[in-house]
Amino acid sequence: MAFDKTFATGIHIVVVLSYFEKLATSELLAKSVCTNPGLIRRIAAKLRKAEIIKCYAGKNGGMELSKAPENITLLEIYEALSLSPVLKTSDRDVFSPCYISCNISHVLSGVFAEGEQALKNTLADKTIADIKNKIEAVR
Amino acid sequence: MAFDKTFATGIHIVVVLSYFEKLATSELLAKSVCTNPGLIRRIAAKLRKAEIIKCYAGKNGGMELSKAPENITLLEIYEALSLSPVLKTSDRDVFSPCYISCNISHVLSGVFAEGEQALKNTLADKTIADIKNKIEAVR
DNA sequence: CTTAATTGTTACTTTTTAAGTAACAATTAA
DNA sequence: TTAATTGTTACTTAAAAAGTAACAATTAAG
Repeated sequence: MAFDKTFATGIHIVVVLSYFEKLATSELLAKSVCTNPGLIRRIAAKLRKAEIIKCYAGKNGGMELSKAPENITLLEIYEALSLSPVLKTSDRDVFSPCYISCNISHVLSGVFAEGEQALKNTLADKTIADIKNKIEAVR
Repeated sequence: MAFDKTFATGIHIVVVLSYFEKLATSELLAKSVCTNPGLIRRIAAKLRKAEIIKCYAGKNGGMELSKAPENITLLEIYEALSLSPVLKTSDRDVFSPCYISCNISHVLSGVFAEGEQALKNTLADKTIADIKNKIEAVR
């Protein structure tokens, strides 16, 4: 669908898990997120590889956080989901007689990386506990 | 194609124009960008509405900058192209029995807006003159 | 040991959006 | 009057995320 709700969905999953004492199933998470269990499990697989959550297969299985909400930053989740950079240089051909065409991609990569880093810095400042507090505040 | 080269392409157009003494046609710009004149004109229309460039129809027509490269920031171009926010909240339904589901979108909007602002701040710091200097440096 | 419930993973389809493309009216210079 | 250009629209194509379904592997419990 080319809209990229993945990051928001990943955060949603982690927040729901932070409210659970016990294991939550992909079925239950899918209810809260309003999607299907398959998508939850696909995203959960990445969170698991980044050691943000733990998943248990089998009867009475499910998922839980691997650490306290205070210790999970949005940046960790962002990185875990290996999202593509928010600003993208073009992948078009280069018009070799034009040195702007030849060099602009490389230059823009650097500039865009700075922007991406600024974005990541704000994400590094926010934890799941912060998100929970904000949710409680508007409750 | 859902990849969003628009911003990079817009910058590319402006940089090429900054090298021209006279008017550049969409035909010429399309060569440097490696795309077709129609796409150039579609993007140019937005740059024109933001008063970054001026366009002249008719024989011997073309495009030029409306101001010096030192006075055009990447943020202006970014805003001119009305790109969608880099971080997006979900547009899925809300599962009303779950207050996380009910409230998380609003909370994330605020957090994501902070990130977007940080990104924009880095773009506000960069002018087309800066980009030209970097291109010259690697030439 | 068998059954049931769960994750892990893959494959396929659908939807959305940017990009590619073409066409043509309007404009303007010569 | 002609030719070259932009402005704009409509249509098609391509790419990527999301939706969906299916099933093997795993595990708990009887």
